[in-house]
Amino acid sequence: MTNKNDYIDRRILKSKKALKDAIISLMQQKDFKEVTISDIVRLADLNRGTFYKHYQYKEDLLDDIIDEVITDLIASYREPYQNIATFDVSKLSSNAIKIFEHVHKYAEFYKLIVNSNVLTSFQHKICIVIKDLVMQDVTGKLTNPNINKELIASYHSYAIFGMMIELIHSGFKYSSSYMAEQLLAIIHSHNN
Amino acid sequence: MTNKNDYIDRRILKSKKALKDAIISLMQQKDFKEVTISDIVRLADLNRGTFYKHYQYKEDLLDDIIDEVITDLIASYREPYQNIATFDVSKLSSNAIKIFEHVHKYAEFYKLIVNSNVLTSFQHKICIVIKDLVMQDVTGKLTNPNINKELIASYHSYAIFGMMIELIHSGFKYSSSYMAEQLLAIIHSHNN
DNA sequence: AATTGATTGTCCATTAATGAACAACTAGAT
DNA sequence: ATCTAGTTGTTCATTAATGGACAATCAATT
Repeated sequence: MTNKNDYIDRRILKSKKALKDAIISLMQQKDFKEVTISDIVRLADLNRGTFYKHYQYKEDLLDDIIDEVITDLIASYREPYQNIATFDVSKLSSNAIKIFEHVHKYAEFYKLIVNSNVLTSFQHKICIVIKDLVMQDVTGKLTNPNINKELIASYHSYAIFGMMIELIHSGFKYSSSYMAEQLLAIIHSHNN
Repeated sequence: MTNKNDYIDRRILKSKKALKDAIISLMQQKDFKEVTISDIVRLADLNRGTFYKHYQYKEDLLDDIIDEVITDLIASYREPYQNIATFDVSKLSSNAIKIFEHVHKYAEFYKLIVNSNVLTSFQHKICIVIKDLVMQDVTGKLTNPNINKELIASYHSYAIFGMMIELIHSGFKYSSSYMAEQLLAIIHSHNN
């Protein structure tokens, strides 16, 4: 299905990464609309033509970042389930939970969206994505038929999002494994 | 004197930096002779041909790093004197002292040489370079003619080197400005 | 002794990034 | 109102890095 040559050249990945890092760094210093493309390529240490080869506006670059983060968020949430049949977070070991590693990985971006007022829309997007993921868990295993799936999905997804926010506000002083342990401890204290 | 086109293409600088970072990182994990070129380019995320375009052996890469560090060390030591006539460390303000920023800048490299037994020769090289720099200070200003210049140069250079070692052993928990303040405080407590 | 898997050094055609130039536009300072 | 310095979008020839191939070498396994 996918093309035989559907890998992406490393140079492209490196250039895009440099541009992404640069715009995130600049947005921590000043407002998005004040960040110029010349600023971005200057910090990214790239020729301006390289920017235009990949993007047209700053907005495209930002969209690309958001896409990447969401893709990685979904992958990180799903990764532990790859080789097992169950679909129950509480059954996972704490070191199998990868979502907080994802938050660490994109620490600069998350710091940005939590503080910034530009990307409040993305915060909702995050919540929706997590909720969808949790929904698939819930639909997979039918525990108590009296429980509203939407409600429990919302409950868990916002709980996870809340922990993410706490992690970010703390300045990332908690390790991913600690966060995962805490998540499990909290869940088990409810369910046992 | 220098060629009109004597700048270096950014791509070369980036590739070399990636190779340098990679070999330093690998040498923190295993012995130098066990680090393969494939290891280096794998971590540096570069094609193997790129390594061979710039270097022939691993040793060349290591030599290049050492050259760069020493060049930066000298520049960092001299920078404060650029626009002033005096040549007396004790006359500088603490925030003018740049040498500890240099150590921070090459933190990974310094951690490596302090621990590793491969690069003990480089430790001597560092001392000699610093001593030469201090010597120029001492020759510039003739304070007490009874004082042996070689001796005072050795004294100060090893003192600075000692502080660098202490900074590295501490895991870089002291800021550059703090280090500089301490250096000045120590000097002044002797001279006043 | 034969085999497997990895590294090494070298090659090449293709592609991405580069520096430099350009005219057009903008914002601030004089 | 003019001047200055900067950004923008685009173009182009040149250069660096790429992926992929190759035979040769080496170490550990069988």
